[in-house]
Amino acid sequence: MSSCDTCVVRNRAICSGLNDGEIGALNTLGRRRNVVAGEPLIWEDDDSLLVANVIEGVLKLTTSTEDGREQIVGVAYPSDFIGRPFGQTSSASVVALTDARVCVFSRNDFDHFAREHPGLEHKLLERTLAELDRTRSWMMLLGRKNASEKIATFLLEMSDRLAESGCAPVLGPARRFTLPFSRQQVADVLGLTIETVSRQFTKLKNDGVVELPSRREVEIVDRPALVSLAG
Amino acid sequence: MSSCDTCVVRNRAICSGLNDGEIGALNTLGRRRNVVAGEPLIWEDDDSLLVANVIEGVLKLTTSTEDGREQIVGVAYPSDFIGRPFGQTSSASVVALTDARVCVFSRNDFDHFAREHPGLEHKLLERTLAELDRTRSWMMLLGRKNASEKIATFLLEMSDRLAESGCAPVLGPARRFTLPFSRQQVADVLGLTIETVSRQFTKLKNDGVVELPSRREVEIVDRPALVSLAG
DNA sequence: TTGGCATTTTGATATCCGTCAAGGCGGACA
DNA sequence: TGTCCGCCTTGACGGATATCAAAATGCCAA
Repeated sequence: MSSCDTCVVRNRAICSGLNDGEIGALNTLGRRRNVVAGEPLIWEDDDSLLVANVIEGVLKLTTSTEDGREQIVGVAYPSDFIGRPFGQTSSASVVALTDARVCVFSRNDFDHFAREHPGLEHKLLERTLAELDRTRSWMMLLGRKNASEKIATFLLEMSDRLAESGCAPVLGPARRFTLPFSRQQVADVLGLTIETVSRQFTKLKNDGVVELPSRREVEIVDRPALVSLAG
Repeated sequence: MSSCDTCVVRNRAICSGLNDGEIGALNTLGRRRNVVAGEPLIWEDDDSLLVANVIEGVLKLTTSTEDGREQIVGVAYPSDFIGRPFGQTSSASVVALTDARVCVFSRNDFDHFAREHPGLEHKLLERTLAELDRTRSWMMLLGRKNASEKIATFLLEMSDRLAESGCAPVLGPARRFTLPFSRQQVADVLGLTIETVSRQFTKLKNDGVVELPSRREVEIVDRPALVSLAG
């Protein structure tokens, strides 16, 4: 029995474009791997050697300047695909934010398999197009929104994204959730400094818009206010 | 004879994934359309009704906030693909910056045709992955670079992109080129104001890094300096 | 050539956010 | 329970860029 049979993202990941026989073939190419929080999986500008499906956990995609500035350019959740197929190098580093489990393939193996299985390529295409949409809307945030709009938008997005992974039948955005990000990482997502992020969090708390039970936990008290602030 | 036979982007656009017979079939679905500078082709948040290949000219992809702030999230050159296949709505508006010629398809027709022609989907996938890479590197610019780094990076990118479309055998980045953007549009690409863009251009000119023969023309005098400024 | 108008440039001022610095909080571990 | 250390918060300040305003430029049409 292939491990895909019991995979929790079997029907949400790009693998859903394959039938049972094909899944079996793909299964022989991939292997499960655990990644602990903080551990890198892919390095920016390195030869693109592997690609993967995220089974469990959250990972960040980042680009950096030579002088050490960092920008988080994407966040991968369970069922997301990471890595750069059909290309020689990866344009972003991938690092686990939480302990994570992924299903990795050598890029070469994956590329060949994908070219022979249009259903898989189609799923990957749909996913890539959706990711491009999300990325473009994030450009709006980075280029044109101020700090409080950025924070409000970010909290609403987290509330949506972290709810999706729940197994319960569509329960809408989460009212309360645990951030997979440190304050510095929130800053790296939003193109701000850690101090500005901290001040904005404090302001939202003082204004009664959110509660912050602990450093990583957020409870949205006044969602309409947050939506209005997001612009 | 199909109009594809004489198409100048036949071998660079996603159509290069098709053989002559397939091209003929696709040709019956599409039609040429001229778009004058400033004319919109696709509206943000509207039903995604059409997709297209760019044959000639330059178009901008933009997102806007309700209060009128605009961010240019992409630029389409000849052979690029525009529109949102396999989705109900488009996340960006598309407007011609110069007079342009495009090859348009109804999204439905295109979706069906693409699903039956894996070679086409593969080309579209490669293109979308490359665009995602470019978009992510632009996020770094928007989130973490200052005004002079943004302008320098922008000029170098323009120099590369505008050279590619030349027919001459690989001549490298253009030393001199005509911007398809107004100052305001440059600002909308970089997440700056028009005044800041203008001041940065003036500074580069005064420092002998570029010459600005007219509002739209740029000549790169000291490329190494520009590369260094780009960070 | 001239006039008119949009675009761009330049200048003065304001403000948001970054920088620098110190202190506080909380989790991990003994 | 206490201590340590990393992360976070808070404060003071400065600077880069936005904003507001006006002048200059260049392009087009008459």
